[in-house]
Amino acid sequence: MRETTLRDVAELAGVSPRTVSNVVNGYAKVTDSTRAKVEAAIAELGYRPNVLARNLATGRSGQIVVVVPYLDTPYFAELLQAIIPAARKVGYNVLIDQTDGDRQHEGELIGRGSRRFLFDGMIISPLGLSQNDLSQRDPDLPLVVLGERVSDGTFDHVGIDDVAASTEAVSHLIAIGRRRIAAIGDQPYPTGEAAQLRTRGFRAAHEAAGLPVDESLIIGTARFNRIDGATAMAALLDRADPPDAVFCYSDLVASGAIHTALGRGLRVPEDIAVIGYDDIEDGRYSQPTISTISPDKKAIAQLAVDRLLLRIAGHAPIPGVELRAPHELIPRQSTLGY
Amino acid sequence: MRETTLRDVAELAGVSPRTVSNVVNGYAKVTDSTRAKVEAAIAELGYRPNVLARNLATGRSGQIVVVVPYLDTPYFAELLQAIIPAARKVGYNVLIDQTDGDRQHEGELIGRGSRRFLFDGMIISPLGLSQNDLSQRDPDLPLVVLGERVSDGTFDHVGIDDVAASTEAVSHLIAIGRRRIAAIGDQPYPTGEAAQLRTRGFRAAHEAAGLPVDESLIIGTARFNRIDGATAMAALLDRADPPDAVFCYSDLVASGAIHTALGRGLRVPEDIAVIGYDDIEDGRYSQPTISTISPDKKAIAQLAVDRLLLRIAGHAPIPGVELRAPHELIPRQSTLGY
DNA sequence: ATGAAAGCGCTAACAT
DNA sequence: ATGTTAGCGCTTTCAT
Repeated sequence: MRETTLRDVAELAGVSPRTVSNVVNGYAKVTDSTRAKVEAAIAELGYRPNVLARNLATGRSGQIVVVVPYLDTPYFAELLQAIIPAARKVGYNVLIDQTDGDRQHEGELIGRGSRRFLFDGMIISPLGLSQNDLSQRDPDLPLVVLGERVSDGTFDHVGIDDVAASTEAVSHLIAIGRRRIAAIGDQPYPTGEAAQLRTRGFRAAHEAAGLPVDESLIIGTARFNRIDGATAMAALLDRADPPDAVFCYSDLVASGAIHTALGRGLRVPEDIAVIGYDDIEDGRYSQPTISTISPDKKAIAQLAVDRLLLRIAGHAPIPGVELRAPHELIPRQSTLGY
Repeated sequence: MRETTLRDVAELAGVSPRTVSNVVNGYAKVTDSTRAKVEAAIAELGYRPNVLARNLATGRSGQIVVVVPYLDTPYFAELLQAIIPAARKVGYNVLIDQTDGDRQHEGELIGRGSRRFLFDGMIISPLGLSQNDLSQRDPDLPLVVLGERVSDGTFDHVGIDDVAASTEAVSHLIAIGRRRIAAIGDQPYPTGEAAQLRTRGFRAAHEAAGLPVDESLIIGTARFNRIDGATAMAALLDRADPPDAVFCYSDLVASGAIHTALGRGLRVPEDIAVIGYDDIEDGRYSQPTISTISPDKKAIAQLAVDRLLLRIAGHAPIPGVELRAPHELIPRQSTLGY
């Protein structure tokens, strides 16, 4: 049996399709009496508007896509959990894409591909793309970039102040008396800008405290996963002069690092203090609980969605802006011990 | 500037729209020479097919929706991570919806709402819906249900054999010499069928070993989160006769339970052994690592997608089936100690 | 406030 | 193998 269409409703109600459309969308004014007739017909026929047809007619899909490198990384999962309701509240469905941090995949998404028609705008947290790649995107695609990149002025960017946050984290380690502090997660290459900002904060905190930076204590990792943290920590502990504290560039890294330290019989934080970044739920339940930098994920989500809507609506080109969400230092057992 | 359409391409190539469509979709046979002409025109104009128009014309959206209660629950995140590539491989985009386990929200999704047009089929992991609710769904919606429910015969169901898996988990605890075993996560009410299957396995293992079940050691929880595990464990440890092992209905529950035990100075597994369920990544890095039941998530994803495609394609009604994915017992430190 | 009618860009049945 | 053409179901301009 065929789906009932707007035309069927119009016929039954004895009005034109135009009027039914008006009623359904609440557009123009409709007399109470005709509205009642139409609504009765809708109910009787069990009519539901065909979104596909509407999309074609309006040229909009009512969907936005959120692109993250990994869905099963808690930070991104939690961020999505915040973005979805924010988008839905303003009438948008959320499509989700994971890229595995693959540059080519990310590039295809922001390029002028056929999938473009599926979404009205995109929020992307790029990993493999360089600044340059980002500038090569489909110029008509409303775009908001998440994470630690500086915009080239043609798109918007939402993030926390990573340098400030990292400085706070390391200053906290200094404040509890640590002097040989390591950093795990640096990525000294073009696509590692996010990591580099944290390294900058690491240096800034040392400088502010008048402490020298031991460059050999800055450990690079390919990703921000537990395994990276575990491996890096092992390398640090193998040294003749291991650090007494570690600033990890994500909570997952911290989790892996702690795993290694405990496995070697060390006490955290007594022997080695650890602080992470992201404030994922795990960190509140692990043993010990993980001190961290907590980005305001709801604020990030809201800022990103609001800004994207603005871009979708705006016809004239809008200059790109940097939007900063708040963050907070949350000391827990892995630095305080209690 | 207007997007170039299929018609523009046809004109430039000097062929009919029909032929361009054939080339784009690889449908019928096209002469090599005309194909070349068309492809040249496509390249020259930078043509990309309008998916919205195609959707309307075909009546299919090329999207499936996956509905989970919580996106930031690692188990679901990992499952999605498996489903998305499986669906993409067969040409489907994946929409994601989180329901917060809300019965009404879940009900709207499987009902005959307007969003129906946005997806060709649905994979849902219900939490709040009763068997009865599921039967009230839009009969035209191709549906695959994940998790521990028995189908009413009108839809498909993919899961592991929970009773068997739970039996294995508890038998493992018995095998390592534990005799007072608790269970955390029971939900003795209509929507708690998933939990009840695990409780059934808990009993079966006792019976197989000739051990009595201490009913007071079966602790109910509203959800399967860390906080639930932490709270339940506290209650167990407050008893005059605490258990020497705990079967937790999820790894998150186990994580919370271990957190409480360690916090009270107990050793895991020496003083109390803990086994979880789901095999989420956390469990492989926590301290101690968590013994668990590992459902084959890739198999679940593949089975679900394959079956959904079958339903989408099939015009005649197909009887609902029960599909079982493999699972595996993975002993780790929280029961073995090493 | 409502009606008539022309698209939106593609697919696919029908024709050659 | 390719062309012609009638929709898919809705929105929306132009009338009235």
